[in-house]
Amino acid sequence: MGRGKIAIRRIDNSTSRQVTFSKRRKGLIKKAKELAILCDAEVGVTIFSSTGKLYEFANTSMKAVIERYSKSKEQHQDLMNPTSEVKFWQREAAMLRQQLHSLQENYRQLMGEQLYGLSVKELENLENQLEMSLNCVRVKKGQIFTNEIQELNRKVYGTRPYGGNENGFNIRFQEQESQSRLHGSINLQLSPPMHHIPDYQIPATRASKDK
Amino acid sequence: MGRGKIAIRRIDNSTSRQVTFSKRRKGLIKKAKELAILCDAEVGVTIFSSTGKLYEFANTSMKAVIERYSKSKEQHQDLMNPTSEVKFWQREAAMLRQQLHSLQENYRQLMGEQLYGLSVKELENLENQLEMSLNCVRVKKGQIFTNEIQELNRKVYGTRPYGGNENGFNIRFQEQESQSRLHGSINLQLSPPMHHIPDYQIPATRASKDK
DNA sequence: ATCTATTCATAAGG
DNA sequence: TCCTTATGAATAGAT
Repeated sequence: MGRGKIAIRRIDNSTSRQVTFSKRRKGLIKKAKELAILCDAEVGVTIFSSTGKLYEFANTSMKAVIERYSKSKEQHQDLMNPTSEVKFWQREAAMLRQQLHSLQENYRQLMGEQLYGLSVKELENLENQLEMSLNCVRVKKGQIFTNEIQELNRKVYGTRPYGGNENGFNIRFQEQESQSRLHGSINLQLSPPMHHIPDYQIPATRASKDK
Repeated sequence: MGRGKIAIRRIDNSTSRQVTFSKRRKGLIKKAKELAILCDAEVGVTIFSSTGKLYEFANTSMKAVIERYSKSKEQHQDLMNPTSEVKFWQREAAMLRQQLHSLQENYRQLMGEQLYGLSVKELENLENQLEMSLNCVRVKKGQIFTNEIQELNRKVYGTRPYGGNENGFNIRFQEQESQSRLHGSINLQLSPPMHHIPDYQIPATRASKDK
């Protein structure tokens, strides 16, 4: 629905992801309201944005919904005594650490490191993936050049779209920066650093460099 | 939407109320799924029909959603018991989540995704890194081939190190596997799915995977 | 459950 | 964020 169809996968562009999030969140909550009214149901909707912000709807109250849910599931006993809360967060950390571990392994392989132990087939898959990535990057760069050229031509020749030079691949970029940005930017710590924890509050913070 | 518009009020006829409930419940959950995927959000939907039957959706798990919801509310009210251990693990999780996020962003770029917004210089750095990776992978593959050839030669010609064919690059591998191993193996969930957490102890563990 | 005429939601673009 | 518009989706009513 819209000027075009979109595939249901994570939206890369953070701005349009934000816009879509606002629109669809509103839409979802509207639908939830209508369902509750039309069909006399009790409905609760909880949404955490990728930045950790909470949005909610409940035609009765979220507390009521959660209590009814818990009763329905017969697991309202251990809703957070201090011991189980510690356990919860320990598991949370363990799980995140595992995800990090696994992602890091794949990441290193994409960086051409830690290739020991891979089979030929795995190496070939990796090779194919890297070639595809490279292609994407080059296409993207080409797009930027082409756009810049068109922009320049437009400025020089007025609004004529294709004056003189039709693409920018002959332009030489003089900038040099030997260190890859990918090398310096990540500083992983997989172990629990019981000390020196940065002052970082969980919710209401942006979870990534997006935005 | 349909053969006619209906007012948003309780549907009197119980049959059509039931029918509408089924249709709209399905629609709501579909939308919730899409929101979660498109916008990288954690979404929970709880629905009790007028007859008391429970329907639910959560992209992570309802338990995780409820617990995160409760945390979110507690912090707002500052009713949290200053149990420092809980705070510690919350921070730990937050920090890990951040690392995961940051790593994930770089990972996606290495996969040729999420290139929007990168400068030409950044794209070129990425391109160089990918070329270096590709080179490493190819060298590694070449080593494996060479080793295999030497092994074969050794078997055929005894211990003579360089018989007939001196390298293996003419050998064709027939194996095909269209899906990259990198695609299937990672299943990131940035929010806590309380289910199926492998038994993984946290402290007193190796400080990092680097041994 | 299936069909289809309508209305609705929303993607893209200011 | 809000407005506009073209288009694909959801769904009301009928079968």
